[in-house]
Amino acid sequence: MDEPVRLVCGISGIKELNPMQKQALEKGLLTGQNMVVAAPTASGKTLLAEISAVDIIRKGKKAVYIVPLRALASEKYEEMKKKYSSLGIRVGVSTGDMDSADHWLSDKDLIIITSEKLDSLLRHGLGWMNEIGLVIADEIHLLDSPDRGPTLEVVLTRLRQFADPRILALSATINNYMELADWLDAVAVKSDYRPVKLYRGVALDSSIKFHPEKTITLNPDIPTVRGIISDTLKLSKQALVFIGTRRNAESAAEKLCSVTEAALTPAERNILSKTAKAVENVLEHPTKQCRRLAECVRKGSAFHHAGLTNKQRKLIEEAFKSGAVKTICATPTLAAGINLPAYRTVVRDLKRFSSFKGMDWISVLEIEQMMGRAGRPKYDTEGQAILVARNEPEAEYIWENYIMGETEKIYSKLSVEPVLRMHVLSLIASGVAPTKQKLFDFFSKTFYAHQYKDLSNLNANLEKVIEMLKEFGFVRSGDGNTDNSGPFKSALALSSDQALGPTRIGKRVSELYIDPLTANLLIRRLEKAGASAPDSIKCFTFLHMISDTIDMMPLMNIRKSDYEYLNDAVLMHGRYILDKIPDEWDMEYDRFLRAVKTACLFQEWADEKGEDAILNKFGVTPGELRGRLERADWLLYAAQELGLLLNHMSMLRHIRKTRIRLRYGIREELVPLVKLKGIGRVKARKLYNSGLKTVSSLKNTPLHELEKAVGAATARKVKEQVEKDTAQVKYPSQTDVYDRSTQKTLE
DNA sequence: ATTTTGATAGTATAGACAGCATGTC
DNA sequence: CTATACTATCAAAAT
Repeated sequence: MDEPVRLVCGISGIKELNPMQKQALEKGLLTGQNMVVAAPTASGKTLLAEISAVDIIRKGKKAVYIVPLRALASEKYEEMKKKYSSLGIRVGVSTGDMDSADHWLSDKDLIIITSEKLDSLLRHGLGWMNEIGLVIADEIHLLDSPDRGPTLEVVLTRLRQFADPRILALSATINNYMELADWLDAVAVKSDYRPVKLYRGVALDSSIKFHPEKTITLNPDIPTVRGIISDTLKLSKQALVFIGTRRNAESAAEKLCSVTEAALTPAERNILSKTAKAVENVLEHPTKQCRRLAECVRKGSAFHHAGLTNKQRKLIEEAFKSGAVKTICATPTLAAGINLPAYRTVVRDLKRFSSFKGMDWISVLEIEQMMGRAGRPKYDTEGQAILVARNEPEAEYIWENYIMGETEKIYSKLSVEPVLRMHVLSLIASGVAPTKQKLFDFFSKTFYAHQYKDLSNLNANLEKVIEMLKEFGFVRSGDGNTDNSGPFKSALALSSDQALGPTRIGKRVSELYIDPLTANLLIRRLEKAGASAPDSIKCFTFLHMISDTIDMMPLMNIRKSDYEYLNDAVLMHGRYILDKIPDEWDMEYDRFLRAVKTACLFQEWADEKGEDAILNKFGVTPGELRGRLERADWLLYAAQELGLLLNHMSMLRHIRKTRIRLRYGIREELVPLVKLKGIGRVKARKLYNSGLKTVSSLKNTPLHELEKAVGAATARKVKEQVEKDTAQVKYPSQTDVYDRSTQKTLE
């Protein structure tokens, strides 16, 4: 046996490779071949990744492991670090919320990273590109996803072009894996082997028919899903239930409470009541949703979707792993993301709403992913995946398509214009495409080109995008004819190869990782703001500006009851909005109001309105609110950087203030106070309300008085800070902005 | 008089990546 | 262009 194999198996405690893994080795996993592995979830693909990583690292090169989710990156990081540190392998992880400097990664051997982050590193230029010996692309079938796929595709193409590492692509069992392998000049390994036997079945009323052949009959007096869960509990097992929408997931969890509650042991009840409390109190005031979740958890049932906070999600996952929570009703978050297997998975909703098709069947591939969660390796000898049908014809359709049918092919989504904008700019900005021909050449090496031989459509789109980027002033062409905007311009551009280069601002836009369209909008609005009267600029101006970008999509929905306060808001804030306000009968008006609603949401957050009140008023969940605030923060940063580059110095102070207010959820008067370490929203408010309104007033306050407001430890910390240096503690002046190193005045 | 039931209109419909620099209660 | 489920509201019916 080869040494890397022995090492990895030793560490993983594996005695024998499974058939799929053997096949991969036979086909040359360790011979320097590129390889595409198409095999089910939990079939041991990760082990192949580990073997080839160890192999390449021992040959003195780096391995890059691309994963689709941040959560997955940190999970994998922990796992790899634990397993391979002993071999002297230095494992690193880089995602958006961690480190951003690539020099930090240059002395790591195994780097775990999301495709977007890797893309971002490529834009900033990374020094260790040539040290990369292996790229592992996990879940490469996501190439098919319209919003995330193109990034992966571009990143892989770039790496192949400039570093030519070995590629190991791991995929679900997709239909056209050969096509993918051809593109990557790889050998293909296809396998249906699963270490845990999987029964896949269709449930209709009270009977479940499985493949391989097997039948289960349930209690006919209760609804199907409840019957399945009740049966699962009788076997002392757990189940995941996949539901189409959040709301339905919540109500389904509630309905299952009565079933799960009966099966709890006193010890479990104990654990659950603790988890329930934790789940209920992640925010300062529990919302309706929090209470609902807590109530379910107490009874051994739970729901799981993006509307929860991360903390809540983690708590639920843990409680499920510990066995106390018996069922989770989840939206597809759980299918793609975290590794949380169960004996049974139930897919209740096989249709989903899509704006252009109405209710439509979910793809086989996606259902396959959900079904793949069934059967826990190491614990179960088998797993069951159950698809729920509503009637006889539906049951037949489901059987034919999902149980016996084949998964779809995946298709490159690279030609979609929004993603082209991003990537074309990036390719030009980083010098990959110094001429138009080079840009075309680059795209001719993508999976898209491999798949659709005809590139005329793509090239036409590229032309369009280049023109757009030129108009925005992000790209200039080297033939010196940028300003001849006559009718011959496009003809000229078509016929000759044209040198392309980024402008300074274009380069920065590419690094900031925002859509060029968003960047353009921000720039135009900033220009307008710079030209308008200072008293027509305030917090709301910028909140609306960022709410109007496509990076803030999807827009918020407007309910009938929203119109009242929205109209008030337009009246009140209208003159602070940089955009023209459309007429009420205009088609645009609805869109406009939706952006205003987003801005209002932010405004109330920055006005210290209670979180529960905000959630209620705007009809958002805690998870959504967090998400939007995070994006807002990011866009405000981008706006700030663009403003800096374009010399809109008078704007910067406002933007920074807005950003601080939004980040902490505080009113203007508290902004100076939160500059202090150890002082956040709550304590700043306490200080302010006890009369300590400025940092300088803190200096003159005796310690014992500070203690009354913020407690002994914090008081001491604060005192230390104010005494060290009063001159800089003041509210950030305009000049601070020039020197970005003094942004955090206390340090 | 009070509660329960029923019809109707209104409402909303999965997920989550990136920049940058540090620390809330 | 297509569906579905939940909610709020108010009227009618049952207690």
